[in-house]
Amino acid sequence: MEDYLNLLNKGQRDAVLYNDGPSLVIAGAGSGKTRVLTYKIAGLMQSGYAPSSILALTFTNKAAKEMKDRIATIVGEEQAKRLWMGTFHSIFYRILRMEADKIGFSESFTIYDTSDSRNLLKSIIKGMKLDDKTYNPNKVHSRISQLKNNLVTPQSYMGRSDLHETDMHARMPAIKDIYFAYTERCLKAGAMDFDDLLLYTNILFRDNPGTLYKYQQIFKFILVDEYQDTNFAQHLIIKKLADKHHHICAVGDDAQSIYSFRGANIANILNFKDTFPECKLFKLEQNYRSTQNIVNAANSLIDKNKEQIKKNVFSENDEGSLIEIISTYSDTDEAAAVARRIEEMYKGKYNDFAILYRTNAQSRILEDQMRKRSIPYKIYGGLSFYQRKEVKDLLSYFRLTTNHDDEEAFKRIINYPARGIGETTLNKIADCALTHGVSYWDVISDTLRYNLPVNSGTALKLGAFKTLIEEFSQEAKTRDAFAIADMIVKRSGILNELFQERSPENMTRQQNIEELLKSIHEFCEKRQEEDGEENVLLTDFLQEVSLLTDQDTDTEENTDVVTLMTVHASKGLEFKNIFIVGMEEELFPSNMSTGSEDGIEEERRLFYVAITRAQENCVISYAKSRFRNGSTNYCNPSRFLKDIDPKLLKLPQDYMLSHGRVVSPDANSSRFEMFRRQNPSNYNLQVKQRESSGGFKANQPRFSQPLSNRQSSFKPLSNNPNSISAVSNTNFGNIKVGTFVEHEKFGIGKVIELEGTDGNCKATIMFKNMGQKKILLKYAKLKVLNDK
DNA sequence: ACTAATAACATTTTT
DNA sequence: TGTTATTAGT
Repeated sequence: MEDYLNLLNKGQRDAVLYNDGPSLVIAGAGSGKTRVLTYKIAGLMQSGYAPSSILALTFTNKAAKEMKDRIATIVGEEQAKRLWMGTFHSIFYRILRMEADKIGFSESFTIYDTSDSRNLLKSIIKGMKLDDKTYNPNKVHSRISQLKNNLVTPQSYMGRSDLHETDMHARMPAIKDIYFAYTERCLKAGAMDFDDLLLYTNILFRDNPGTLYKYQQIFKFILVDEYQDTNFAQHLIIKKLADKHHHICAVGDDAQSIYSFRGANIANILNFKDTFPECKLFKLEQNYRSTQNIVNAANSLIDKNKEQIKKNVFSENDEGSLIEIISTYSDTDEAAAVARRIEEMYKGKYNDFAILYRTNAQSRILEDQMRKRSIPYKIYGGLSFYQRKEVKDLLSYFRLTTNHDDEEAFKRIINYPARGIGETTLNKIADCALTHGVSYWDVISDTLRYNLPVNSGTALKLGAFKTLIEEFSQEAKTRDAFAIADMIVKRSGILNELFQERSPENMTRQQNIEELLKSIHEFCEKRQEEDGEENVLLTDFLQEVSLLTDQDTDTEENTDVVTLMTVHASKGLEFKNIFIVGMEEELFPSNMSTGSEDGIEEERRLFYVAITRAQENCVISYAKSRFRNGSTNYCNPSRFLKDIDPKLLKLPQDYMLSHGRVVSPDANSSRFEMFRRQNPSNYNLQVKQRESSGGFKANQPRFSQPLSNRQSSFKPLSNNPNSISAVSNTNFGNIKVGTFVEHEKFGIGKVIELEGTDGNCKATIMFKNMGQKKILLKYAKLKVLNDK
């Protein structure tokens, strides 16, 4: 263990060894920040700190897991797993559950994800009869999020005239009321959103000095990674917890602060020494990752920012090659040029390449070109596994099972799979719940007491649903998570629903459900082995999974593919060769950020992050025209290109650096391009035809995500076309009692009763998998099965 | 109650 | 352009 110090440079060593008081470690890009953190934690354990007395906070589960693994190799797994290591949200979720009674929640409270929050806000805004254009749910949500991050509760909102003013100015005077209602509804539903985890932690510590004291005692040493990305709520939690012993170490890089749109406050790191005046400052300035040219280019760029901690990042690696700039006429050309360049630079490993872009929308066009050249690739981001409909549906069952009051989960599954409880009924329940101030579940639990105006048939269906969920939760008390999950999938009807049709959509859904079940199984086994828990409960799994993102699921490491992702997603990663595409005004910097100097500086930091991902080569490209939001726009190269020392750039011929504008036509322009410029409207058609006949399917890489729109255009396969005759809407003659029919949704069934005639003929059909249903022949697309 | 059609809309997103 | 949410029609 002693010899690890030899693996560190002077700055790293000093940072690792100083443990007497607060310290701030400013770690430049690629300077071995993780190494310092891991050795520091390992060192603390060696010098007598129990692992359970160390709190280490990160921003991603992935970062936490990686660090834990690395520490485990030094001190052993037994010790490492006792550390309090995780994201802010997951650690304080754990604590909040243990202390739930002190803040008016039940210990089984659930987490609303972003879309849950938005749905709830939408229904509140609707309920208040406000215009959802002025009160755009997204805007309202980010406003509320901002308030929570700054620890403004609905109560404290009352006395803040400055906030009212802001709302008036934004022409949203009702924000206050919406915020109030939202908080109420979350409380009723026994749910917290992501921001609440931090807000309520602060409230817990504020109102319960004893509890705060307890955790101050527990956490004898606190470390925080990526401190530049903390918001005020997180900053204050840390401040409170460290208040007793001042054993705190914050690590970060102000130059890499790129999440201010989510409430991160760069001032937290810039003013850290004001919070802890006796704080020691360490700077890690040697970059081990990149060539000198890349480091110097990045330095010259970030130098243009005013707000920053002075530092001198340097590299002793090779000088390396210049930053290459590629200019093209169109976005399609750009993607093609990048793909071509990758092929040229390819030396046997696609893993060495990453393409970074500002917005996810840019990925598709790159994807097309990669397919064309049959370069294997993988896209990070897009819709996460946990946001897929079928996964969310199943998770909603879990949520409602563990917390009956969870309103958003309730709404999702009350009629999924279809059980004849439609919009009308749901609206009645919602009204009823609102007027009586109770949860949806309370209403259906006692429809008489709350005067729910439904007929006996509906009441019966509601009762059946209630019983179903209650059975699940009864079982969930004793049996393990996997058993319950398996039972829910089968008994809820989800499985039947998915096995109705053999459509490609359903196939992937089945796979996703299976994958989720598999992960539950693995989770249970892991917990059993690690903690010796006899029964891993569903609540345990939910606690884990509610805060998990796609990035956390293990990626097959031994696949050799080019990585495509947003710049944001690339933070913390490194690649031999980096391509940064779409380096244009309006796009990078984004036109949403150009309004303020702060916005521009953040975009510049974002570009800094992108460049510093590269170890050896960095290629930057821009197009002069780009298809965006349905129309072609002409664009200029990004202002940030001028911020890089021109000596470090290899510029295209047509780039006039002195003016920073495109003044001369591209010498390489093809005839096709000239044509396109004159006929921009015809261009798309041409491209489309070219691509659709291009046969990209043949070389489809194994690990790329299928393009969703293409996949959904496939038609479901019918089982045996020859044996089926379609029934026209006017003739039901061939349907009799005893006839076997196939319904699009419900599958195969036998007609057991017929009533009415012609236009409103109803059939009662016993379906194989779905049970008995009444079907209006006029609307149902039934197929009569002749043989059988 | 469900599907098809149309209108409206678009950053980044560790949790 | 692509997606998503509401609406109209069967």
